[in-house]
Amino acid sequence: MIMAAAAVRRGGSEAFFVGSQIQRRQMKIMGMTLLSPTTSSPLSSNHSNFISSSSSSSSSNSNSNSRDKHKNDDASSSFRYINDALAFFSGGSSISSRDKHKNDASSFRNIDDALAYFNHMLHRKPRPCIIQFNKLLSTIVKMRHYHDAVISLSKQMELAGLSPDSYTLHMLINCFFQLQRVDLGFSVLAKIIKLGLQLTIVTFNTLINGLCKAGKFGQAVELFDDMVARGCQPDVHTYTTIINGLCKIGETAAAAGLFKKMGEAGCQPDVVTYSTIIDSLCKDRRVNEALDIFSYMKAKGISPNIFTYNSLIQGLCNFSQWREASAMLNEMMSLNIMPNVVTFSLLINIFCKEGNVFEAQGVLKTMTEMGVEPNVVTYSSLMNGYSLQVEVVQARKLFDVMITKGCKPDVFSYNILINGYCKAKRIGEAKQLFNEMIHQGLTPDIVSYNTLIDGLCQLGRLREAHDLFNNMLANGNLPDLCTYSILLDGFCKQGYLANAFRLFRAMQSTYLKPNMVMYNILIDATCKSGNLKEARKLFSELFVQGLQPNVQIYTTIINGLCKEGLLDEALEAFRNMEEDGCPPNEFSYNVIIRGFLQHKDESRAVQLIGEMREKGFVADAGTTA
DNA sequence: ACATGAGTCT
Repeated sequence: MIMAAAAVRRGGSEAFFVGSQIQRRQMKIMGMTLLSPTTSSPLSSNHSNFISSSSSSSSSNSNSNSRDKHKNDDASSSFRYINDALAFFSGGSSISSRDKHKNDASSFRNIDDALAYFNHMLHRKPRPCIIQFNKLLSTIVKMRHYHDAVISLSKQMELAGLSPDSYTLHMLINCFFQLQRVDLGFSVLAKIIKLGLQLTIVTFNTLINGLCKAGKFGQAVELFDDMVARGCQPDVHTYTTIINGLCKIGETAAAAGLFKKMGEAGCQPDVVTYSTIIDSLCKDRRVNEALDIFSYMKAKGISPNIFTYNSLIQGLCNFSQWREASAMLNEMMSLNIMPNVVTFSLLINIFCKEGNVFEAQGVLKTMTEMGVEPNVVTYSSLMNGYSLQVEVVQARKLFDVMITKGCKPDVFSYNILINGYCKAKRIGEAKQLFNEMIHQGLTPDIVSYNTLIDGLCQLGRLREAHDLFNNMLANGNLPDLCTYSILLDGFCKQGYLANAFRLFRAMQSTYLKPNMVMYNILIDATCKSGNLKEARKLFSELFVQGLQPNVQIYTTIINGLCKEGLLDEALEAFRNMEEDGCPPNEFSYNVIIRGFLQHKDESRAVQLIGEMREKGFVADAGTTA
């Protein structure tokens, strides 16, 4: 009965290219050509429908995506495929040695070397031309984190009587936008005009990109329309930049629309456009559609690059499709595109999230052998792996190794380590790191606060958690949904349900809308307090808020029903999960089986255990015991 | 113009 409301179905998610009949027919033809042995990857079959406009096929597509999330490989061999793929190549020569030191401007080991070289150039007689300076500045821009340095260098250049050209000024616009100084970015535009330099498509593209990066997407679109109105034709960069912006704010349908439009305007999408869309689809959990676009672009004669492959490898890994991910890796390497630091880092991250730090260490070793230098992301990912395993000592060791290797920890690295100490219940050291990071000139962000607040809540130190919450507000950080969830859970776990509900209602009067995690916390708490009536009320409230129950919510409710001995209703809810688009996971099975066992209904428990094994799920200790 | 890492719930 409680599930009646759940019959409200999620509308089928829109296929990427809505209403594009012509493209659909093309795709079918391409699909067949791609099956030829030379061009086919093991991945190119069975991913139809991405360009379909029919709602039935698109909704079945999105469902099949979520079904695919089931582990399709034996857990222990999950990572073997990928490591095998890497091992095949790691025996050979190292990747980067031959590409290093291509030209002297890009061979600086760090910012200090670059700055020293700048001074050398500035005082050399005769002075090198602006192009030489531009080269150096663009190298510094690529180092990231030094945009302010570029700005100050350009000032020095001007003071020394060296006039900037368009390239210099575009770079400056970039730097200002990176520093979120939109106003100063536009002041450079004024300067371009004052100097009488041409406003080119590059100028517009630079500004549009900068606005997107600074989160001013509305203004970016305005400028886009403005340049069209001025008779300046957008090029593939312009379109791709806007498409990327749309993807990043979750407007995938609009991105698809623009993609179609650019084709109609005679501007052909290139590898960057396709990679942008593929990445967005992967992040949207629409991997099958991403694979379709991947086939489609290849059929169009556009060669995927390292970005394309990295996005797809990550997308496939997130669906536990290890075999397919390693096939992708192999395909990439067979095209002589070698994995880079991003590829390795994402693999390490995925392995760590799966709880397999050992394999992740292996990847670090492999990449080092292949001559790819780990970066702060690589180290942080592995640190996170240790943290999640409550091996904070190992995480700390790696943190120190990273520093020794000249790799500066950033806010992410600190947050990860703080979380490691919190999970290990070593809150003192966590606080210490929090202070250390400030001392290092880094600013704690909302995640830093949330992590520490959660650490305190987990220890039942709600008073201190609340103090930190206030501290956070005082430092100008607005609480987000996560903050509230953490506090909500803290209250609930300590039995302060009334406080939890008060906080929940208070939050609803802010700009924040409650999400599934919060309902899950509250439903769980009310069930555990024996108030099933209130839990049902919350469950129906969820729909009013426009939310769709997910696996966790179902599992929580099933758990609650089992606790009350309402086994038939629990099973009914369990059976409804599949058709409601969130098939039960390992956790759900364990919960319901435990319920049946606790109420001595062994025959139904045994049946479910069989079913669970069939799906490749593992019964946990509490279930089998 | 495109790709990697952190925090909440069963």
